Amino acid sequence: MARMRAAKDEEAERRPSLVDDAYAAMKEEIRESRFPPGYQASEQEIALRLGMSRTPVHEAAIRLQEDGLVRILPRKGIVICALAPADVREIYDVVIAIEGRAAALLAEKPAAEREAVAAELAALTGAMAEAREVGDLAAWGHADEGFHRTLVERAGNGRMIRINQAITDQAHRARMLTLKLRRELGASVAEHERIVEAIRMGDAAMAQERAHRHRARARDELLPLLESFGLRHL
Amino acid sequence: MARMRAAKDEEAERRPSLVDDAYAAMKEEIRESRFPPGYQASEQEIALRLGMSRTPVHEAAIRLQEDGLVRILPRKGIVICALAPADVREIYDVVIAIEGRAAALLAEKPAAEREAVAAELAALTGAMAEAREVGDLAAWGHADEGFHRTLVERAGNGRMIRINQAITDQAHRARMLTLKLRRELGASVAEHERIVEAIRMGDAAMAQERAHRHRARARDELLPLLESFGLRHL
DNA sequence: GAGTGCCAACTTCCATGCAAGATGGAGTTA
DNA sequence: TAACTCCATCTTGCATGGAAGTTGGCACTC
Repeated sequence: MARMRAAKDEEAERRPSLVDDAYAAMKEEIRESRFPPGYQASEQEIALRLGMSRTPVHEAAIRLQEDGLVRILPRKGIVICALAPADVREIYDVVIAIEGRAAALLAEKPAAEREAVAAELAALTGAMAEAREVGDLAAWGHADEGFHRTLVERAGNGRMIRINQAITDQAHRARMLTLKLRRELGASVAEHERIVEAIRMGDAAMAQERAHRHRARARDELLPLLESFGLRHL
Repeated sequence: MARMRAAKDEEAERRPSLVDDAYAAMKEEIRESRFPPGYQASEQEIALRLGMSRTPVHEAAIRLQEDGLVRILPRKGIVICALAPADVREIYDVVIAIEGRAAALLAEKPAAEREAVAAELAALTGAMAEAREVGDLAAWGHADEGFHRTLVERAGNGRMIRINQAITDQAHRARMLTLKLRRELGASVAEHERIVEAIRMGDAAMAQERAHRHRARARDELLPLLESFGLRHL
């Protein structure tokens, strides 16, 4: 009878603790700018709002600090990290490194697997093109995000997935902002198609190069915009 | 008078808290395999050993879990993460991504800066060659580690440096083990020289490619060794 | 002997208390 | 008015206790 829970023993799916709740809630508030960047909150205040004591909030803050989303100032409070253009540049370089390698790894997989992933990525690219046709910016952003996440996740490297998740979370606010500024939605669709093509052909070097160029192009278009807007942070 | 501490206000250099102490101590014990992989420790026991209460140990454990060095099993304890060959492979892929990008970034810097970094890296490569001549394996490992760390640090991307630090910490035990198994010390020296040459020439694509190949070659030599030894973990 | 249930011991989770560092403003002095 | 000191108040760092989950082994049954 106890055999029925064999999977649980290995996979350890546990119900979330208060710390997990606090972590998720705070992350969500930061993502949605309910806690604006630069805002300094006290653990007590957050604990009160979430209906728990300071301890789980404090421990969640440690994890968020490790993720680079907040900074804990000893005996002063928690500040939400702001994103300067220099930070966005750093983030882009990490993404270029990770996605480039992920694309190469995908291209090195056996043909059948490659084809399955390529189909999945092509579907997301198709959704982007469609969203662009009808002018649905939110749908475009969703599909674009899905494409990039899938690219990394299907490479099957847990550590890369984790790094990608953390860096994507950091960039989320900037992404929301820049989504509205974009003028080159068509270019992204075309570049995605070329990345998928390289993966499908099994050309790792080309896949990496194209993923790299795609992100570098986006960076070179967005960073001047951010700087011209004089955005010191967010 | 208060002006004297102006630097401190910005730079926030604080004396380490007990949490920092616990974090450093536990990390060190893991690195040196004093806590062997798979070992399950209780927070109480560690707290006792470090002469503090459970709280700072618990918070340090959260950070170590975020770093991927331990896993916290709810209501069971802290287990030291073991490294399977699959993990080593994952780590190599991350390193390939990060160091490849770092090498490219270095090659894109202005000539003067490039030259300074190249000189620094060349010196470390020289130290490796020298250590190899006299058969000093520890010195060789030290210089090699310095080369790879410098490669990433001089690229000047704080997030990359952080990722590299975390992943290097994870790999430390495996590195210590495989250092003794290595037969190809000369190949590494030659490959390092060629990476430095590409940086010096300002050829980003070549620098990335050479950094990539260097790590891929090392991986392909070490992984079969690990697997043939039947090392399921460490 | 094999299987089952139960309990005592051990573990973390979380709340809370106390101490100490940081801060901002009132009051003092020149 | 400008600058300085002091203190009330706010903040977290850390210790500790109670609650609840987990485990391993002992006794009991068949």
